[in-house]
Amino acid sequence: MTVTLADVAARAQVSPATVSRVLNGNYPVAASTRERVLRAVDELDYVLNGPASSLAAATSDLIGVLVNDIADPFFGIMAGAAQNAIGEGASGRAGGEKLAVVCNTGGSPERELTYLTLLQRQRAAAVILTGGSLEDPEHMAAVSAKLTKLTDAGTRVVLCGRPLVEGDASVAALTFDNRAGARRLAEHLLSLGHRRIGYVAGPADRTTTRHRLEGHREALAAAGVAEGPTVHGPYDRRSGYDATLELLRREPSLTAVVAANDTVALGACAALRDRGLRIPEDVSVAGFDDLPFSIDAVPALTTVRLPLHEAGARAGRLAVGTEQPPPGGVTTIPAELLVRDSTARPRS
Amino acid sequence: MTVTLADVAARAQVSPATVSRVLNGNYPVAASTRERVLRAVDELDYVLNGPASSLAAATSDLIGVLVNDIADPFFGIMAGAAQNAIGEGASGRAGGEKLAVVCNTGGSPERELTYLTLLQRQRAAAVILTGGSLEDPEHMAAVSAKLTKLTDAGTRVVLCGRPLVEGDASVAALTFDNRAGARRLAEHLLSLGHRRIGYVAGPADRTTTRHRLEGHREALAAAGVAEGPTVHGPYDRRSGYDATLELLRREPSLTAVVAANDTVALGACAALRDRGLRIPEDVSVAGFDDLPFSIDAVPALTTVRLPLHEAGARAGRLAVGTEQPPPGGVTTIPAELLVRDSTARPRS
DNA sequence: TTGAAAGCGTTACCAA
DNA sequence: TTGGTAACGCTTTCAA
Repeated sequence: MTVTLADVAARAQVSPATVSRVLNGNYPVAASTRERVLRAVDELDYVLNGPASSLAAATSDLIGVLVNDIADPFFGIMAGAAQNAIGEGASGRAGGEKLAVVCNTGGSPERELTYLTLLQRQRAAAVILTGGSLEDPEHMAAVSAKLTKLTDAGTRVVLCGRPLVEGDASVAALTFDNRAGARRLAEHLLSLGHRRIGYVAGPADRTTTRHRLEGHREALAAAGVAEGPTVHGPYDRRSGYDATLELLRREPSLTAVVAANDTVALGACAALRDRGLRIPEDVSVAGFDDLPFSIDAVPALTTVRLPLHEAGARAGRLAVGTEQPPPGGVTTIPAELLVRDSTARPRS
Repeated sequence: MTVTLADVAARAQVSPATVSRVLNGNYPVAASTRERVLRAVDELDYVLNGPASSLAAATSDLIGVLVNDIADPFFGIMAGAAQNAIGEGASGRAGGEKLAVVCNTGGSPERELTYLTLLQRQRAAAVILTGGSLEDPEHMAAVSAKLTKLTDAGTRVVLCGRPLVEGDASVAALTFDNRAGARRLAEHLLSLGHRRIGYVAGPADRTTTRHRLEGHREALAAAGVAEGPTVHGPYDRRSGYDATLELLRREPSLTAVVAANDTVALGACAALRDRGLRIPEDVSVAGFDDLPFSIDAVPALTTVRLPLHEAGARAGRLAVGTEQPPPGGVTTIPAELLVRDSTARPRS
């Protein structure tokens, strides 16, 4: 029924071993032989059996990319960048393609672990975890244990935008300086004269939420400005909408709102519009992340631009490169402030 | 080094066959034995070897979801819905988890085929193709051939929002009525009094682009209204922005713009704002797809709401259900008009 | 209800 | 440079 490597070997009049070598291209094969094999492959329309190959080689060409929310363009950009990097890394000898797949955890710790197990089961070549993690000791320990097992089994692990787990020396990490980003964001608003700033934070138990909030408070404290109201919620649009209304209810005289990320910022803007407030004439809005579309969607948005494309690309490269082992160190990308709201100003 | 099924068997004092039966749960095993095995699995922290399992069983638990643009929330929603459906379908006996993975083709025909091959190589349990397809005969034939091979090999194939390929009876399809949706969209604008309507279309060679454009023209023709200017471009935000500026350049007196999808609509709105035009006071904007965020982002947006959540869910179910074979028929979901712009009106 | 053993399709080592 | 041939770890008849 299904064409196997042996069939190809028979047709090309060579041994299965030779066919394998041609297909993997990691072994010297005479040009004429290679051509004969390739022709047979083509004529028979042969497709390698992945599971068999993985079993024998004790590794697969699967690369898992875990994201918290696949409907959030933030993760879409990260995942896309990682896939591109992986794809270009593989371009070269045929058959060397990796299968970059994104797994949507939905922010659920259980699903995160489930996916990690599933990828472990598949003997994935690499796993890239993106986005902040739940700050629950138990869950972090569980994840850490899983990652250790993965690295022990030869799977490369890359943390992208998520803090390095203690004691995982064999894991490569790429982190964003959320604290500094938040600080500069607040400093920017302060320099514009804002004194009452509301803050729409992410979920209370996420690392990104805490770090950004800390940076925000540092800046306020340094300037001797009292902290404005803060509301927590999921990293989604609706949460931004609701939280902003709540902020305005608590303190109608706010002149600026900081959003936990751009998706949240979109919701915040919608809420302000629905309240009849103009941006940035009435209220300034500032958000994290580099979401191209939202910068345009809300022209006056102040955003801390994190070079995510590069981040994703590097994460992918770390994961794929088989020549070099993952550095096992932490690379921190400094947040870069992008000012788009020259007109933003506090209400006088 | 790594724990195998044999280790578990030894520890539980049973044969490997029994362990396998316990793990797969598809065979009668004495309660006491099962418990003993499960304990051994736990104590040894055993994780099934996916490739070995797939090789022996000639099938894997991988489900591929192909999307055109992972950074577009439209596909994020689809993929998420499919994953949810797959996840809930699997909940039950342990170990029965499917690995739902999304593959980003970036709209590239080559990458689409590459991913299809990669999934074929993995002996994927199912493949879900989402979004419109390239209308190139050669490419369609290639995809069709690949799909046939996949189904022959036992992989379930589901087309979601993409037209059924000729002669693929074993493929399940779920299509959106793009033509009717576009027609009703235009009818809606016409009923509001608009007579000069610009159209920002998708890429010229996509099925969705053509079908939507055809519906649009049908409505105009039926009403005896002359067609306005049309500009083609990719299904992204920037394209919507640029195309809208071009439309206005060609015909400054437009009173409404139809966008190929919501992402494009966001770009269109941005362009109108940058031109100093107000929505919908100066220009009405209408877009396809059901992107929750954009409905809020552009309060006056008229959108044809396609029940994608349900679509994705059903697609997932079709793909996973092992009890029932895929219907092999076409299910068309009627477009449902959602009017959100009671204030939209043509300039007088 | 359980065990024994024959594959499943590749890879990689050892010879030639 | 090529061939022969054990693994690789699991599933699945066939018997018991």
